[in-house]
Amino acid sequence: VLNSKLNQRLVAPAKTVAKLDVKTLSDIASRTGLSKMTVSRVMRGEGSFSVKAKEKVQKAVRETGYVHNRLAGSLATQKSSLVAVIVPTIGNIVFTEVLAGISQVLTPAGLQPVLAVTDYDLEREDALVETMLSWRPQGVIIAGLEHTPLTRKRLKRSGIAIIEVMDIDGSPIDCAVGFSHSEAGQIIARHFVKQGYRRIAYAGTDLTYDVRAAKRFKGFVKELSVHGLHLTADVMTPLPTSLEAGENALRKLMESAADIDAVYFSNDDMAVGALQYCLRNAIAVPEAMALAGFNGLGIGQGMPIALTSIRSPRVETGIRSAELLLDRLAGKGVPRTVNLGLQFLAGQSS
Amino acid sequence: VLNSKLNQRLVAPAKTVAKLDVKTLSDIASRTGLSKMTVSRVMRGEGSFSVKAKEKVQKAVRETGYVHNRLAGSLATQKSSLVAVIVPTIGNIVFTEVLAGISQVLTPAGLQPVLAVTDYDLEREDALVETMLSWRPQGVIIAGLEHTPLTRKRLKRSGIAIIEVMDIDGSPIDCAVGFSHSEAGQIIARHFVKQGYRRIAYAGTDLTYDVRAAKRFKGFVKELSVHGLHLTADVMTPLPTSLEAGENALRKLMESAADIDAVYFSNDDMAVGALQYCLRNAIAVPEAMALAGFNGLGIGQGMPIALTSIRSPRVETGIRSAELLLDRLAGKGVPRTVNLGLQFLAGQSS
DNA sequence: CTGAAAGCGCTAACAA
DNA sequence: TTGTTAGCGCTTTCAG
Repeated sequence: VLNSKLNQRLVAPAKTVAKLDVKTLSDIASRTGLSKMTVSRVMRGEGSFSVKAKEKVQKAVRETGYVHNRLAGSLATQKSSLVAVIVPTIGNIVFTEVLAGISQVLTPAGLQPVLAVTDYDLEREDALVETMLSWRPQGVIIAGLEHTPLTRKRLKRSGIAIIEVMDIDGSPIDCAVGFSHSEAGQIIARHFVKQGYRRIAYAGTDLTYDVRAAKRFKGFVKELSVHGLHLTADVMTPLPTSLEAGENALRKLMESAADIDAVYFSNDDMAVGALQYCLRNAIAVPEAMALAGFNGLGIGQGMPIALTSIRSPRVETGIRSAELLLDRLAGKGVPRTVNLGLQFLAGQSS
Repeated sequence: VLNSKLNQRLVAPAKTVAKLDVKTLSDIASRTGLSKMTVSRVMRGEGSFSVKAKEKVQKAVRETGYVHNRLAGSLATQKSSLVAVIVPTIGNIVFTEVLAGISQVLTPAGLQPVLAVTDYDLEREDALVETMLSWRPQGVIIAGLEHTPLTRKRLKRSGIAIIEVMDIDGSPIDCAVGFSHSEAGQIIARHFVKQGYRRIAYAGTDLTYDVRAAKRFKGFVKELSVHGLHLTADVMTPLPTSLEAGENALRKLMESAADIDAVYFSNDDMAVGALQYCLRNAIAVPEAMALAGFNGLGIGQGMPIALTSIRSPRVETGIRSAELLLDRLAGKGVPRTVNLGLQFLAGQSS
């Protein structure tokens, strides 16, 4: 019924009539009596041309609605003003903030970021890298240091600027900007130990996919062992992380007989979900259950019981990576690794 | 000091050596002894070619790392597999969810979404539309129905598929997919009235920028007036919305002598910030202060006192808009307006 | 199944 | 200041 209703007012595709079919520089050229080259110069504001020529062209463009064809332009000049940005997800504020930082620097420089999302799938990442490279971008900003050998080869071979972001624990193809996830895990472990927790659990998503979460996990476990402790329990849920995933993970841990007193979550999303669950069900945090996350999101800090977390420099990572990309394009040398550091947020949840 | 430390290990730009300089189809052609055309056919898997030719080409591609040049390909075929997606912000989960829905449909169809962010600036939107059109995309998915006359003209004139999303209160260029913001405002007003609130306030960001928030506001105020009520107070903060903006707005309202009993916020971000503030400061919600937002985000629903809100179909909007785009590309007719509806979430905060 | 020729719309380089 | 020529790397078309 709904369908038939909709069908009644279907609108046909736009007729190819009406719009003056002016599609190329040549059209503007013949319309103004100038040559293609002069029109091209005016369009780009490069080279020299008379005021008269400029006005003629502008008028013609206004009248016809001519839009420059960058496909052809980029092909002719052999460069494309594009910068590929490849991230695992945008379902998480973390990467959108990085992207915001990147745009903030790239756009004023006349470059256009083009986003691709891998969904934490390295095969997909490889395919996306190839697609992106086929647009002949000026550079690539890509999340993480772990890629398939083929992807690394592709990126290296491209000869363009490659900036890896959000992780510095490993060896970059060219240049890495971010922070140490391993260190983040260690900091929370040390904090838990100092606060006297002994029956400690971890809750996160499948570690084979989110490599950076895995690095935090390893740093966490390693630091526990330094203090003679080990993980009492862990829960791994499928991607993506979410408030619900955090809540479910905590419930699972509490239902088990493990008698946990503190949980380290993969990130703030999950930790906040767990914290909300505790608040709703009058589970005393941190007395009955201590919680900690990662990223230092506002939502965790604003909770009645502020979440123990670690602030990651996300926008800064975006900005810095874009700046380094510009340095590279200017032919400058860049550091192999830029550590933007982390900030521990004690909170009250542990 | 830090700087000098970094400078010590600056890495020079990659030498243009090493990589076999194989950049074009012709290179593969001469390497395999085949013609450009045969190589092209194999690369695209189109037309016919022998198994032998295929194997030769694949081997050469593997060895040389040749990457297809879409700039040239798109220019030759006069079509580009690109779809422009233009949104006001990505600092808000709302639009990233729409984008996720779009990618989910477009990617399997062999199309590539290209994102551009306007920051709620119509002049910037116009510039971005022109830039996007210059890449000759197959279509444009753009948030909202309000654009500058020039932008509308550009889009119309482009002759490609144009889908406007996230709003249906107005007349689309071609086809609009989303929901009614005006209706969302009305629903909350009706709810507030029914619950017995009489000293009602609104808190949001500058309405001249976020047109959709303005529509919710108008729907809200209009419905209040139907019930003989008017807004007791309002606070407008600068963009972007955030938890802090919500908290600050609420505090401002409480400090004034207006004696407010309920506040309608521009969106869940702000409302959750305000709710968190109340929880931290033992302000009884909804007894001392009732709160409502918009979007129905998980974070609001998970609060110890669930936020009154309205769930907007964000992923669905993305999916549906992309589907309609595909319909258009297939030459099919499409409805002028698709209303995906809203879902009221009563919560406990009002 | 394969190849040669022509051209997509633009710009670099040179000439006038 | 303006115009001409020769491509950029690919695909379409048509012939073999």
